[in-house]
Amino acid sequence: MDAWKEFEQNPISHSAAHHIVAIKELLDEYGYARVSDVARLLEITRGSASITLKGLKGRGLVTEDDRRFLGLSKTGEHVARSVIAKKTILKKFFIDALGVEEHQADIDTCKIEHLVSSETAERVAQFLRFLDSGDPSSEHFRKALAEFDEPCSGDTSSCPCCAEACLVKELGDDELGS
Amino acid sequence: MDAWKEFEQNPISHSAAHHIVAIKELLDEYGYARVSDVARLLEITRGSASITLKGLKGRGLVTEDDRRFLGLSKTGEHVARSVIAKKTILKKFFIDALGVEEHQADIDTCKIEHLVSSETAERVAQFLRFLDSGDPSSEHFRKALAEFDEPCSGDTSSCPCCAEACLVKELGDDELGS
DNA sequence: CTGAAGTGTTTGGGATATAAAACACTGGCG
DNA sequence: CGCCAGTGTTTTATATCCCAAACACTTCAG
Repeated sequence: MDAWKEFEQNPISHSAAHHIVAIKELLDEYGYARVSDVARLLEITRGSASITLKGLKGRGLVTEDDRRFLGLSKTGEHVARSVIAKKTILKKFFIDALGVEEHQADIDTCKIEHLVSSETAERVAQFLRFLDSGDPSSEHFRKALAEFDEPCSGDTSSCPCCAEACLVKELGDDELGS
Repeated sequence: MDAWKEFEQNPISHSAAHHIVAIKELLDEYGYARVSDVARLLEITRGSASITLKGLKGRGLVTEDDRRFLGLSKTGEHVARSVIAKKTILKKFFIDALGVEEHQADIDTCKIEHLVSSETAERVAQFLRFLDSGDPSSEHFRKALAEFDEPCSGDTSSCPCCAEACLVKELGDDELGS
């Protein structure tokens, strides 16, 4: 009677999320998805894709018909839509609200899309809805933010960028992996 | 003459980032950090911590004195400060700007703190500085955002929350792992 | 039909991340 | 002094993720 424990914890890894989203994108774009197509899209070998997809099939997220065409189960479809929605929301937020350059926004979004909680994603979406609502205060805000270019004061007590100290200046491009 | 390649790519994994930050926190709080202390803080076994830290010592991020007390090299210190700054900025952003509940903000922050680029983190910090700047438009914005409670319209063409469709509604709490 | 191209799987290997357990060292208490 | 708790390492094992390479199967052009 402890089956719910294993069932409840359905952690989808970064890799699994990408495989599932790849299948959805292939289905939407070409109408079919095979192991090789997923591998090509993700730029990994067929062998790797085969093994990962075997696991996803075993977990009931990915389906396969008699001609080896892949599909998504109801759960898999849900995961795909969830991840894609988060990706879309975050990218829009980075670019439209924060003014991050598109390429960098893509990189950041890809890394965190499957990690952000639904609650937080919905908050970001709410934020974007407000920004686009046409409410005068959001318009003013947009303009003022775009013009605002004050660097961090460096004063620990007043610097709002972080509580510890003005550490932002030290943020190098020490790209932290995975 | 290709040494720069291996040298240039210094990807710090999620795990490595946590180990390094743990050392910094222990040093700040207790004045020393040993393998066991790190393991306790991260709630992993001494064995696991020992092996991970061996790797970090080998990569020149973590130091160890003759009495087995751990420290951080200049690079390690830099990584620690960078990750902590990102963590601080993101958490503040989630809570102050988005209104995410603190516990959830902690979870989300922990997952993405080491993944967000310096560029994006700095943009978020800039955003926070503006919010706290006292600029009237930011004050108005704050208030209006707090009161704004319009759900997603569900209309694909006008819904700002995502370009594809109003997928946010489908965001379940299917916690995606790692 | 035959061979080449494409597809899917398996095998063997490497890397990371973690645990459990066994082992060795250290330091203090009685 | 001797023992035990605490500490650090190594070994053995699991799990994910990936690649390269070999193998088997299918399909299609000629």
